[in-house]
Amino acid sequence: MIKDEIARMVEEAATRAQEAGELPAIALPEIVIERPQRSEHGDYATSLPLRLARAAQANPLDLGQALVRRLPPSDAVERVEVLPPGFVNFHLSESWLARQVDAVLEAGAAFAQAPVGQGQKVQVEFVSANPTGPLHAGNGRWAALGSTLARVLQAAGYRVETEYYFNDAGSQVDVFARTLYARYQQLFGREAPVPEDGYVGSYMVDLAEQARERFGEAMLRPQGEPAPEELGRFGMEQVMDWIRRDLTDLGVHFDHWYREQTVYDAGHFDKVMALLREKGLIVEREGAVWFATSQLGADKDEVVVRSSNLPTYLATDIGYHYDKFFVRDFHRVIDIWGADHQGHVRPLQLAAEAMGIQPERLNIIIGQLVTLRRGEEVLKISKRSGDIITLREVMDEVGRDACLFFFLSRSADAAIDFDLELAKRQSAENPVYYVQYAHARIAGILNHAGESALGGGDVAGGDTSLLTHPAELALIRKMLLLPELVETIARTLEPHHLPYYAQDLATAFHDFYEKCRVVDDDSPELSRARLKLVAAAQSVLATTLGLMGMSTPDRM
RNA sequence: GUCCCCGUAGCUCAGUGGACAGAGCGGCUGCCUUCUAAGCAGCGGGCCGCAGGUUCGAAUCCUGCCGGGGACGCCA
Repeated sequence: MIKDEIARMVEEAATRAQEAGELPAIALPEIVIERPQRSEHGDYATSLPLRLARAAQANPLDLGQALVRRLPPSDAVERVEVLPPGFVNFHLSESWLARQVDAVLEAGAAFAQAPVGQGQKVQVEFVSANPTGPLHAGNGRWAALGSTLARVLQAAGYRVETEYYFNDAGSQVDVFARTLYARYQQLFGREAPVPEDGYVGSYMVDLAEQARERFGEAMLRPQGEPAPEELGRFGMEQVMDWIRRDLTDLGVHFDHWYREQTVYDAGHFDKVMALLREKGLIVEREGAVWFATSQLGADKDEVVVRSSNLPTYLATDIGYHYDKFFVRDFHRVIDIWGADHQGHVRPLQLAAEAMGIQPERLNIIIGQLVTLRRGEEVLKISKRSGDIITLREVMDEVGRDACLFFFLSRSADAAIDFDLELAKRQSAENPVYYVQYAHARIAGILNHAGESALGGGDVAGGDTSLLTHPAELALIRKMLLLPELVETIARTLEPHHLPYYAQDLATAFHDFYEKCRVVDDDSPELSRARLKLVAAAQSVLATTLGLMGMSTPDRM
């Protein structure tokens, strides 16, 4: 990446200036190359002189000049200038920029790649909603975020695996089974109230009806007897089918589906309990077993085994993370959780540390919640409290691509207030179509060229040195940003920049389109060069949309 | 009470140490005989919640306060 090359040049210049005595032999700060907001400040800039001025006891402008004198030559950089209060600005060579079109075309989707991960094994775990009800809109947010993050990390050179963790054991499973059995019995006229803490959503009635179709009355037990296990299993499998179908239709794929029960079957639970006990972090009190997080700086301990002898969710999760780090050997693990799980972050991090995992290897992204509304009416989202707006309904109303784009556009730190009425009304003028339209327009141009005197899609023949128009260069500059963006997202784990970049890129194309005629029989050489440019732009647009899991229509 | 997130244009949100603060939507005005007008150009719109502090430089970092959301369970 050109940005890295400039950073190397600056570092070399600084070192040489020190050797020449023009810069005191002080420790250099990290070389930061930034992108100026204003185009007259060049393509890249560094404020290194400002940062050095105090320690060097020198005028930043003089330091800048000394730096510039020692800069090694580069055919990518045409002009370097020092501007007050102490910035060094780099202007890229226009002929170098034009040549990058060839490089972009040749690289294809690989153009987005950034050398960050170096083949490290990383896991992204997300959604992981329990199969006790259909996915709701909030789950869709994590699906969009997690799958996009996984694709970006892949492009950044990590070996990525995605995972969905689901409970097929534990108390919620039991509540689910009892609720289903109550609804099932009601279908046969029995007095069977839904449990106090049960799932009151109407989908449980639908499930009960499916169970009746499947089993007839064979699942009925004598009054007062508990729900048959088979009925609960049946219900959960149905729900898992819904979940899998919804995710597939959203375009979200998981490499692994991990059952909670595995943590016990494989012995991970016993293993971590023994591990923590060895470290003196397990205490027994009030009939329960506690993880002594207070010894690690927390303000209270956490129960890991209830007095009923059942392990808690936290205990299972610790075992699950033992599996991630020590059995499956992920170098890095990323968990995406909703803000309602934030209290769970610290205990799990403490457990991971106690197991010897360096904190930076476990990234827990806490995403703020989604509030759904229809105009003024706030809709319930909790599975336990009532009927929910499912992800399926949102996808049907708003459209898959618009849904993904909307969820991705917000930082995970920002709560989303999703107004279905507004989303539906705005879906036709959603920015996602603006981006896709750019892609489709290019497809139209390429088609048109094929039918013109220029002949078929022979894009390879163009001479990119003919690309000199400001709109052409602006488009190329925007294209070159993608690998840098991939690098940034891989570092910050914040994919919400992607939709904004996609819009900027589309704007650069639409602007070019207005100003530069591509297919023009009177100037075939320029036409061929521009065909090459739009083909490259289409490739970058498609790659960007692809990272977000969205479709790339050729026609709209 | 403690902890986490947020507060930026009429609305929804980017920008988290740099050089005159941005986008989309909404409002107003223009532009289709020419590769898709789901497009383009222009106009209007901001004590960046408030008060201190750190810094050559703060929307961005620190402290306090105000407002909104979330968590504090032997639920997950």
